Formats: sequence, structure tokens, C-alpha cells
Amino acid sequence: MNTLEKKIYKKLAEVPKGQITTYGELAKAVGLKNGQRAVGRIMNKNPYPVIIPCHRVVMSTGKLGGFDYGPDVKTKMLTDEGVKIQGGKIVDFENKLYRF
DNA sequence: CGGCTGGCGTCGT
DNA sequence: TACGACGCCAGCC
Repeated sequence: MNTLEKKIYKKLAEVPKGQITTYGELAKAVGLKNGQRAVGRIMNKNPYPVIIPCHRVVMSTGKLGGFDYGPDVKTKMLTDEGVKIQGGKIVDFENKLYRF
């Protein structure tokens, strides 16, 4: 797992509670121009679903995106961390967004 | 607002 | 080892 995964997890760990990031930003943060999809795949098969706050990662459109445990759970977690969500979309998305 | 195409890494065959 | 398909997207049409 000594590849992008490591970097991705590292970067993702930087995101504080109450804030979120996008797959695109995360991808760039690890050195990829347009590797959002690659990141998504990594997240999907991520070996550490617990130590990795993948629920803090959303789509650039403001929507939640996918989640292995289900969008409902993801929504719950984010809401619990302070990120309000309505209609499957982030409230004040741009505002809650964390810049690396 | 909905649908289609693009671009990147990992996994499976 | 090599090739093709897939995925928790993004952006343009």
C-alpha cells in the first residue's frame, strides 16, 4: 500500500472535523490532475474504513457522493460532525470546504 | 436539470 | 507480465 493510498489517507487525515473536501482536491493534493475517479476507487477498496474519514469527502457539485455503508450513514456522520445536509446536498458547501 | 464523455489508478482475468 | 474493465467523480454539452 505504499502508493497514492498512503498519501491520500495522509491528506484526508488533515481534514479536521466539521470540514470536508472533494475527490478532485484530494486527488490534486496527492499529485494527480484528474484522478478523482482513481481516488474514488481507492476509497471504495480502502483497507481502513474506520481510521479513514472517507465520509468527509464529497463531490465538487456539493452532493455527498457514494459511500460503502450507504448515503444515509454518511449523512448522519457528517451532520454529527457539524456539516449540515439537506436533500442529499451539503449546506454551505463552499464554506465548509477544507483547502489543503 | 439530466445525460454523456473524459481521465487516472487499482483490481481481475 | 499484459490487457481490459471498473469505480464513493468532474465537467461540458
